[in-house]
Amino acid sequence: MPGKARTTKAKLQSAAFRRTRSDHSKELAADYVELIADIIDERGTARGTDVALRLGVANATVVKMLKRLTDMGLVTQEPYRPIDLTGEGWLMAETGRKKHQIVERFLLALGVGEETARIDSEGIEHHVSDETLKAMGRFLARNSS
Amino acid sequence: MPGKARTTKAKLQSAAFRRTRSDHSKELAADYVELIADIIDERGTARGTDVALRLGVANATVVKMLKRLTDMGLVTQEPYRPIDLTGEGWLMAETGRKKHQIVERFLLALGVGEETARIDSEGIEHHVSDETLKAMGRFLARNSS
DNA sequence: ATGAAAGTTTAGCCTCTGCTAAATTTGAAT
DNA sequence: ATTCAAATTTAGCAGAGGCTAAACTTTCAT
Repeated sequence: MPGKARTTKAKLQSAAFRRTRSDHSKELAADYVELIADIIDERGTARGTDVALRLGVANATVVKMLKRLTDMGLVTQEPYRPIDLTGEGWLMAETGRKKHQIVERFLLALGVGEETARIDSEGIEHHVSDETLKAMGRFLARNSS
Repeated sequence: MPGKARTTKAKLQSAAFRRTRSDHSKELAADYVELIADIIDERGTARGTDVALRLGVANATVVKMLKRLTDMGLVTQEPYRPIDLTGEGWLMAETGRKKHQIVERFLLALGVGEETARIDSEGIEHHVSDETLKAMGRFLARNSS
């Protein structure tokens, strides 16, 4: 029954693509939140300008995004004040950092150069499932003396 | 000079983020083109409906996207006719397939399950540089008997 | 204490990628 | 040959994520 097989394949495949698409918005949120956490840790306080500068984006874009992040319960802000993360925001940042670190160290262990590891891990990070992350962790355990 | 250091760091980082962002549109184009190639190989001809079904997207969305892909010189189409790839389109599809295959086989070799390997490779594929791809290739050469 | 610089916000615009509903075309069965 | 179902296209909408320019706060020096 080729029709049935076709449908099944399509369903499987579309699920994967759908996941990839839905990842994209979460990805951006995670990037913002992680970056804000980094900035707060570095200088005690995060201003919109810092975020805009590091993300390579206009101030207005950051403002708009922060509104969305506020709605998602990840950041808090009062007008004209620096940005703060909620508990959930910190949690997300922490999770992201761990993930990022594993992926980056994994690429290095695989023999990839520092610069490339840094760049690629940024892109790959958000598409790695827990299962794959675990496999990378095992590899690191085996291959780091 | 902390100000200088800050600026440098911001520039490096923003470049990475900018790359990630600009990747997204290319990514989608690549997904469409690869999928069209697969469908043509499988059934000789690719219709918009097949693409929509497998991508998990509405027909109208496919139509609109095909227009963009046509402008990019990747596909050709006459109204109400099946979709064709240009030479450039086939080239992109072939490149993507090879990349995809390496990433997927790499994940499998790393000990990731089939289902996860399929899904994660779909997401990761577009964020892997040539250098990382080569490193994955080396790993495969070492670890497949 | 005030005025300029730095930072933030608003307003209004754009493109991309999606959607539904309605029109149109094609192709196949009667 | 006609009709009808399936496929395609058009029209119009939405939301995310960008931008610039202009308005508005805050902060800091003088």
